[in-house]
Amino acid sequence: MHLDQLIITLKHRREELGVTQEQLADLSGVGLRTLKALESKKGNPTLVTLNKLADVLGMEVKLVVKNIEL
Amino acid sequence: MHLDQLIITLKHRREELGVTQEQLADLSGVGLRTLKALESKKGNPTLVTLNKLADVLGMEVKLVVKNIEL
DNA sequence: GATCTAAGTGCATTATACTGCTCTATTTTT
DNA sequence: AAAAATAGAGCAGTATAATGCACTTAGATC
Repeated sequence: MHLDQLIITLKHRREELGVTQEQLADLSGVGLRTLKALESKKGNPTLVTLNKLADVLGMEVKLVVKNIEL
Repeated sequence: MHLDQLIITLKHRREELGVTQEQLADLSGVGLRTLKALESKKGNPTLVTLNKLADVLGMEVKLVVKNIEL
């Protein structure tokens, strides 16, 4: 999963749930400014920040061995 | 996947492959000091840093919807 | 037990992620 | 098309991730 794609996935999930950036920011404890920048400028969040957002969206960050045969 | 566990997974994978911190640092382009701190003090890496390390170890960072029924 | 190798730590510097505030742009609703 | 809601951007300050260097610790090898 490419990093840009990962951020796009996060954004899509948020929209899917009908949650606004402001709501997600409030619920996750991540600054609204940070979230806005992340979703637009394709930022470089820390693991903690990403996890806070993922939590609220019912998602999780995983680190897995790549599977050659798909 | 809890964040601490994620870091532990990374470390185990490195050891599994018989790669030293120094080798991983060189191969990934991540500073040795950074890697050492990460593996010991349970740091908070950026997504880019984590991805660099994962790449070399044949792993990938994923963001997925949590599965209720396991 | 001395030597070598790999891992962990303290200190200082640099780069940048995080944040709020304000403003603009875009999208949606009425 | 005006109004309201949502998203994006500029600016500036704070916190901290990333880094190198030097030193210490732990384990293995001789």
